[in-house]
Amino acid sequence: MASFDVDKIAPATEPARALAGEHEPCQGCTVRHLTVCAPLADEELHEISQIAQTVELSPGDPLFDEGEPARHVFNVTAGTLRVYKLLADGRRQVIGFLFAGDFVGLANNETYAYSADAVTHAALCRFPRTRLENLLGRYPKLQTRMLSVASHELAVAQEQMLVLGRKTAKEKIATFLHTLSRRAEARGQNGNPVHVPMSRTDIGDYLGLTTETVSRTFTQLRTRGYIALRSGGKVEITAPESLREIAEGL
Amino acid sequence: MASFDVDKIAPATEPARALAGEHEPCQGCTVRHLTVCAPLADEELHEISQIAQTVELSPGDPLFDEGEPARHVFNVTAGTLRVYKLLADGRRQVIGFLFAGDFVGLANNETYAYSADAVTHAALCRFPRTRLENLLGRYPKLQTRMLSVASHELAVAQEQMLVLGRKTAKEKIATFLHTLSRRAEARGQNGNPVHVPMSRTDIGDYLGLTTETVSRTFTQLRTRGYIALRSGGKVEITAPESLREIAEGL
DNA sequence: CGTGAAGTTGAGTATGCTCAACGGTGGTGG
DNA sequence: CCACCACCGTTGAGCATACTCAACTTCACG
Repeated sequence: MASFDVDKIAPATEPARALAGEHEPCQGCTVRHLTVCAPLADEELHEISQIAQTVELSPGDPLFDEGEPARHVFNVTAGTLRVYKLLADGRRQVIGFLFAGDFVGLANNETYAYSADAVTHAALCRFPRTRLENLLGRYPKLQTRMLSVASHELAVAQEQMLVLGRKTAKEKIATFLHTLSRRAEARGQNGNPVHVPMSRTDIGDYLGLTTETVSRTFTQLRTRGYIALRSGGKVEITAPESLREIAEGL
Repeated sequence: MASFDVDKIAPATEPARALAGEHEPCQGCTVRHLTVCAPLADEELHEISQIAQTVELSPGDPLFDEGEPARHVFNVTAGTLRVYKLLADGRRQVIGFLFAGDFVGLANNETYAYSADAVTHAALCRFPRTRLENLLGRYPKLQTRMLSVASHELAVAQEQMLVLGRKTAKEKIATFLHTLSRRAEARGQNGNPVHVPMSRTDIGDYLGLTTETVSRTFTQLRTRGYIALRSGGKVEITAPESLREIAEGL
């Protein structure tokens, strides 16, 4: 994971600070194989480099807010983001967490349908939407990849509906930890112990639970020997197979 | 709404019966403007006609099951379908309901990630996946449309996460009726009274509630004057603005 | 009409929420 | 350097929303 220079953190009035593009930022991109950019050839990568800018965020910094004109799309290159929707009275539903390689900002309207902000220090690669759409027209491989990313996200969202609508608190937390572990492995990180950078409140708002219930359920899973809480927000899954069975409702 | 000849209903062993393609079935398609086929020119429509087949389903007939090889994609031309996922012990989460114009079967794996079956008599237009993907490569407009459909579905799924995770039973039912009404209008049907063809159990499995709670909540909305239950599964929304406010959590 | 499925209503309960207190921890400033 | 403070996490007690189990009604279809 990259480290961040705190001096570069943007003030509140300009939360998503775009750094000047390097000469060929995309050529050296360490997470390219995970992103929508994966299928691009050198020539095409050069072109996409021209329209890419880097954005860095501090914990809590907004990337964009629901309802805002959707001018950019992003690739996460480091850190953790949270994507969420709000009700008028402040109830929050976290739609998902984003890690290195994840794509964000796909909107079918002219405005974002959700808000996104930083959980940890994070870095993203930013593309103006209109210019990327122009590239999509010329690079069918990129469009195919976008469709693939969108259908994958759709499948993930549908799986989460099953979690939210039909699983118990215990099953929800077990599913969450299992999925987080699998995603860490998919991007080449350690899946066990798994890094859990978000707060109990974030997890609750993701799973349709309160912080108290999340905390109690962690405790329950811990005292029953399925997991162990390590320092630095790490969770060791001590009985992976049993945890998976709980997650599946068995 | 089209009526269906019960004699054409497929037996249990061949639930999704494909009828012989007509000469130019797509030319006369009454819901084309709603579907992924909307942007196609006559020439292209002719070509997609060649690979299209018609499927008719009786209430309860499966279209496909989760885990089955994803050989086809479909456009709904008439009737109502339900799409759902199951847990091992039988708990069911309905992912969505499909009406005329809706697209179904997008899969990023080789298998379907959910099951789909008929709520009412229904008709669909079926395309072999590999042959449609071939067309996608040659008709960028079609691919763009597919991406647009996928991002729209993603936005709908994310909205449903908010419903499942953070709304009360009353808000869920109000949201459900409001959305159903809007969708009916979007395909040129009457949004009020709105046709509600699915059972209380289906609605419960869609909203993360039991049938009893769905029934009680309908009664509550009825006695308080927000809705009236009409014959033939129609619901009249007697106080649309108030219902919308309940749906928004106000 | 008879029958079975779907819907409604009631009574009691449990899962997860609310309100509250307390402990740990990391950041900040005296 | 350490004391303070705010935030996060944990735990407890009581409660409410929605669930379970059950009976009864309505409706569609023979």
